[in-house]
Amino acid sequence: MTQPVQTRTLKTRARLLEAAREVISETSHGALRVEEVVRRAGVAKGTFFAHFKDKDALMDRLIGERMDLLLSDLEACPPPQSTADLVRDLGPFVAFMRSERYVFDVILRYSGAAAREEIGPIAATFERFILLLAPKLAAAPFRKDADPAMLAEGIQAFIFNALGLSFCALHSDDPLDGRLEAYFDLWLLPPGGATA
Amino acid sequence: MTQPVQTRTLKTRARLLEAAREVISETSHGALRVEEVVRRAGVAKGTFFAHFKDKDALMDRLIGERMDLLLSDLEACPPPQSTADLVRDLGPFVAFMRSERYVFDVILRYSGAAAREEIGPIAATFERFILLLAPKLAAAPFRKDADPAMLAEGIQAFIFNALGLSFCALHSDDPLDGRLEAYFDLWLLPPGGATA
DNA sequence: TCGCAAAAATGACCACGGTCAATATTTATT
DNA sequence: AATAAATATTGACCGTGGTCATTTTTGCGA
Repeated sequence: MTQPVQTRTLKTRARLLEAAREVISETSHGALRVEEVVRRAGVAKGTFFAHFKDKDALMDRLIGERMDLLLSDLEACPPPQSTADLVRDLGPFVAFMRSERYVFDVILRYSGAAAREEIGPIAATFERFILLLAPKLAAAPFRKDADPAMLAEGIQAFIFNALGLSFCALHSDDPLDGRLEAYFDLWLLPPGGATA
Repeated sequence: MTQPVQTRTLKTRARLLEAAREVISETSHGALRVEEVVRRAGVAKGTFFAHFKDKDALMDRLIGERMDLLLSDLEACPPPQSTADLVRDLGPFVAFMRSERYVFDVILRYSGAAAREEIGPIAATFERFILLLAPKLAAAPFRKDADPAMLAEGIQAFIFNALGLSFCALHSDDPLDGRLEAYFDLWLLPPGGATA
């Protein structure tokens, strides 16, 4: 959990993470069982919990690292020229959050929304998301009367909302991207239609 | 779960619900244990699961009915004259969602965001929330260039976001109402400052 | 009122996340 | 090298949500 001093610690943790990634790649995040992870890693169950506070902490880390990679792709995109561009650029990031209901649940619990004493990987990723998106929004032809960071927070809120609705039986048939773009149009574009 | 035919069924279910309400009033939603509920209701554990798909389904119902009452209060409010009014009117509803982390988690999982096959009480409540809020927003001095239902969905999204942040260690000190009002100002008021 | 089929209730049992006192291993000290 | 202190590992055990074959109760037709 904290600063490991022994190399043995690093090795064990690496084995646990590797085993977990293996299980997930073969099944899914939601199907991961701690017992299966420790079995593959060749350690006792207690060892797992000496390395991770709980199962969620492992998920926080694994999901966080995946999102971080996707964020780097987003970072490499030039500022969007339209809300449709923004929806497209966010695509892979949103797709991963949508890949499994369980993944979305974990992200919700740990996101912005981190709800834990100490900030974890997912919460850190969302901090990065805001920091990274704000300047892009400022450089895009969107409204200029608002703090870019707040605009970015709104984007995040709308993504969660649209994802939530897409998992909901009541709205699961509506296209996610269309819904997102509609929100973004209202949130980011000045009513007059002017770009400044 | 479905149409009960025997009066015995109604009685048992009522006893389970009563026992659950009792436990919650004495402790909290998060502290509720199914075993304690069945003990107080004087039935076997299996009976509980014959009446509720799982523990979450019970919570969905109990939390949903609480939220529904609070929504009725909101319904009785006249249209807000400002975003500050809106924040005030939403107060009790938001306060309940914030009362326990566990409650917020359940609401997230089952809300708009319902994520289950069949629509449950919490999801229904959020449907009602949108339906009820939309005409109020339309009658308020807010932007008129957007579908009121979409504006209401945005309100919901911002409430979730602000609540999530308030549970997060990183932002738990910022005042919730201030944050909400800032979001609402940007979302509901025309940039020009005109009310129509 | 008897028998019988459908509905409801039962409780032993399981799955799985998480705990902790005991043990083993590593590192620091002399 | 011997010993002690710190750190890591172990696995039996527990709490709690959830299952299901079996038993009990109920409603109903003859």
